[in-house]
Amino acid sequence: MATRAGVALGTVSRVINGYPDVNLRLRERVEKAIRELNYRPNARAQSFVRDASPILSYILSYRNFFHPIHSRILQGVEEYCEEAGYFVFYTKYQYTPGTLGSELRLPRVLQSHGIADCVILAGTNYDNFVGAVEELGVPYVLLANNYVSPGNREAVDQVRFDEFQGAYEATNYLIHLGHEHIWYIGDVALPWFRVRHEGYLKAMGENRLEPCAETASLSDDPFTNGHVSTEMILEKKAPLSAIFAGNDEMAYGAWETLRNHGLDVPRDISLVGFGGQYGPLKLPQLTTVRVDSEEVGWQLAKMAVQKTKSPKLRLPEVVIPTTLEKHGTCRPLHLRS
Amino acid sequence: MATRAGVALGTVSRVINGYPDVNLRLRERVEKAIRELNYRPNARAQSFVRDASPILSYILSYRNFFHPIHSRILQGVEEYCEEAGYFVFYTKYQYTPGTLGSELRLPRVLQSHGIADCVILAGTNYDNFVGAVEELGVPYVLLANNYVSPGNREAVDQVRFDEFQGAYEATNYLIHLGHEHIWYIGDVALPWFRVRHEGYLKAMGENRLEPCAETASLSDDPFTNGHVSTEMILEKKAPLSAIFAGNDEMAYGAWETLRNHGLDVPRDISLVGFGGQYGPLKLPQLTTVRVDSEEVGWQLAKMAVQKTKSPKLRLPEVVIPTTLEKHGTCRPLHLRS
DNA sequence: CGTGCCTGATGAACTGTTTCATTTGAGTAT
DNA sequence: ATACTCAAATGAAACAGTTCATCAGGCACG
Repeated sequence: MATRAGVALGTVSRVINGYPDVNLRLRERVEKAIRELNYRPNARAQSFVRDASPILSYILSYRNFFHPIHSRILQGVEEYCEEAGYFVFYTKYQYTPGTLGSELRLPRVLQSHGIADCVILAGTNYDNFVGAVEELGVPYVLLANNYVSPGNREAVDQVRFDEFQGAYEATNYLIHLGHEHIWYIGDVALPWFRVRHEGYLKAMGENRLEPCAETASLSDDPFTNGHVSTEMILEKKAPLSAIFAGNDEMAYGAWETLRNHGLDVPRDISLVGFGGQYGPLKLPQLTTVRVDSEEVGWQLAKMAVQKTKSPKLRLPEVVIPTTLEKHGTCRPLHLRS
Repeated sequence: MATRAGVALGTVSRVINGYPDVNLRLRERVEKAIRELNYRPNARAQSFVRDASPILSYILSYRNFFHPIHSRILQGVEEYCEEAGYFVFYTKYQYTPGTLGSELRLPRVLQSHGIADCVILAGTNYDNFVGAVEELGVPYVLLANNYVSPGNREAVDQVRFDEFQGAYEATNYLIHLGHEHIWYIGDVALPWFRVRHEGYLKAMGENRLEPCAETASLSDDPFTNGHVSTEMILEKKAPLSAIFAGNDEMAYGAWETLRNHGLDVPRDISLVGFGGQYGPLKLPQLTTVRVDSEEVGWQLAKMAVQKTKSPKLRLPEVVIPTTLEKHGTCRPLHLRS
């Protein structure tokens, strides 16, 4: 209790929380006492009595934090929270998509009530888990890109970056450079690769070019997958002048394979990736579709904070555009204006 | 209050917390009621009345989360916490080393009492901040590598990875390959580069080789610094057969510069980095001193949890060894057994 | 049958803050 | 002088658990 020095009591609360109707003299007296005793309010008692705590939880399913996109999203979340006076927990979470929602062993943040006021579901998520969270009544927002939905959930309370548009633009860019034999690589069994593939297909179709894709399901290591997919393309001896890879890691894998076969990028083959998180660190910079992951995180956090304040509100989906970053791994095949 | 269904009361508490001395019949009755009402304990009330919450806070000073080492450390912290039933907040923090400890605007987690039970101070830290935390009486543990200490603090409650040993081994490796003109690059005004430089100096000294280092203070971008430092070395036209870079980013920068000058790695110049966080993603793999960052995080979290339980305890420093990973960017100059 | 002991259950007290109905006191109008 | 109004301050209640001293009841033993 802070009924010290000054002869006040619950008035201290009003001073701390900056309520009006406090006489200036009293306010000063209380503030002086706070300084002198260097009093820090007990956050536990506050959140208990308020039945609220300024805490979000970032739940990352099936991904690691050192995944370049996810560490940056997390960074964006942190930045918004810092501004808004919120805190953020992060947890990894792993579950089997097949389990019934009610049977899931939920992440610990959800096992008690009142640990976090809103959760951000990121990484790859399935309907059983999202449904279970809904069931619990905990406010949540969703990173929609890797959400493998059966399609019956409304597009609200979620943030998404525009993979389709990014892939479409990247493919169009190659087409405008004069490329016709553009191969897409990426396992379309995975929804994010499928969406990128669809953007690619649209651009190819609109230009009456024949799409050719190496979309086999391979290992978990994207670098190796880029490797192997490219080997498979080369073995086919089909015409090839450009590769659009489903992500940067695959693109780097492809690059290595091309080099091993004596093919130069961009002289012989043009190459485009997807992600753009490596910044200047990757030795050879890649032309790529850049995702502004910090912005994604920032918007997720913003939406989550809104939800803590009015949990019933259904917020419209936020779509973050992607941008094509040109870094010299593509070569024009002929002059076109 | 959970005085529902069953006719119990505070006994519910004993059931939930798994105390002994509860009659089996009663216990079952309570558990049934818990399931039926799907009751989740109120974490806020619990932590309030216990005056403790299983929460650590990871405070990252002067660094970003997408920094490859730090996102992995965070990952290790999360892994330990998951096992131990703790939660972890992460916050970035920025301050000026010159400010008096008592004048610092502390990170928000420290502004109230009881938000986190122990804090992990990571990133680059100075004595004013560490002192201020000490002053507050909040238990803390320190990532010691980037701690710029005036030297008067005891080496307790901290974790460190062995930069000196790593640099020493890397340099020795080059020496054993027959290299004599080994240049170190890295701004020794920064303590971590200085320690690595000292490891380098020791190895050179023990082998009666003349150390030659390009240790200028340059920009904030390590890739560019590797670039520029290497340019400076080449301009000198001094003998050069190997470069040991203070970190991987600089090594990649150096590599690019060498390539621009028509020098091949490892044919003409051998190259070693420090960090080893890029794994298989970096196109050309680098021989480097690998830091097991997850282990660092894991140990930090473990120590932090111990401190929450007995804050007075002074735990001895934990040193994580580094390992030299050989990936073909070094060439033997002559045969030595 | 009385006493002591032990297990298991009880319910009151306590935690630090917010909230809100109530009180105080000064000022103003009658 | 009295009544009324309003701003400012007060203090009690409430929050949902944990803890602990106490109590009830059963059992063994003398």
